[in-house]
Amino acid sequence: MPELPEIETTRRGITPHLLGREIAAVVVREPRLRWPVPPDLGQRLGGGRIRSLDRRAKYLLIGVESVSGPGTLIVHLGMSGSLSIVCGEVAPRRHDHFELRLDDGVRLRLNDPRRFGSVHWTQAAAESHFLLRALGPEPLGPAFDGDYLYRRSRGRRAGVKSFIMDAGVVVGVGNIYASEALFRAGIRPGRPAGAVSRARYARLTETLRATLNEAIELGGTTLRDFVGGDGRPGYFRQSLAVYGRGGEACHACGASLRAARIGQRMTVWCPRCQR
DNA sequence: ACGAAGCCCTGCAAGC
DNA sequence: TGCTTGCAGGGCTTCG
Repeated sequence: MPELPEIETTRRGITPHLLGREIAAVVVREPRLRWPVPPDLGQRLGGGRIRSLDRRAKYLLIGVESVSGPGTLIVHLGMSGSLSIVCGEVAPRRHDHFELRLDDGVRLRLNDPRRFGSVHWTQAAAESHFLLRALGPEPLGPAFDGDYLYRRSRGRRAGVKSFIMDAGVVVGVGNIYASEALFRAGIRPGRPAGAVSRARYARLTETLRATLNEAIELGGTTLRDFVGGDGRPGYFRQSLAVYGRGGEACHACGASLRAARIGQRMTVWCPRCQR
């Protein structure tokens, strides 16, 4: 489900419901996520106050002033996870694994059928957590530009799509937006990353930023059941030029879009527009 | 260091 | 209708 725009949409949607509230209780219905949910989360978080909601890569960082000091709840939605705001007593649905109950009766629910998501709690600096430590720069941040991508890509023979989906290079770029940004930049996804020029990387950073920003503006991409924290679906799906359109006509030139696996992930591109 | 493959898990659609 | 198969928005881990 979620790439960076979907996480950001979720963060913006749930923030007004959480900020400043006290955590009354924690419910863990299914601890077997990508990593086991800590069994003592209830004791650690109970009575704590939510101070901040941030995002790093595809991780949601919930800053909590807990009874034993400040810490961060690190939530990842994996492939199929979603967070929703529930008011009062609402029967849990299948795959509702985790829940924060707030002092005003509102609940934050994590639903994740495939259980690739995770919940961690750390009282150390979040950026030093083992999940976040080795991450590359944010694509919408100042450290990300064409020169950076050009430098990092020298000598790399894997496809440029796999390269920009490598979280050690740049974070938050998943299968949808990698495909879309490469289409907009006119770069063939299978081209070796080390064989892309500096000028074309400059162009790619622009299209990546634009694609991600547009998707955030539209509330993300709803493919099956994604809804932002406010319950509304994302409308970026109508803007997809190549993702999920293998065999169909390119909107720009009419050529038949090609589809193939690159680095295990289905990839679609226009054989005429992308070189 | 890099890159490819395996694996974690459920749901859904397509094909027989 | 019911079964099997393959694929899905991610990413850590292992192996060469």
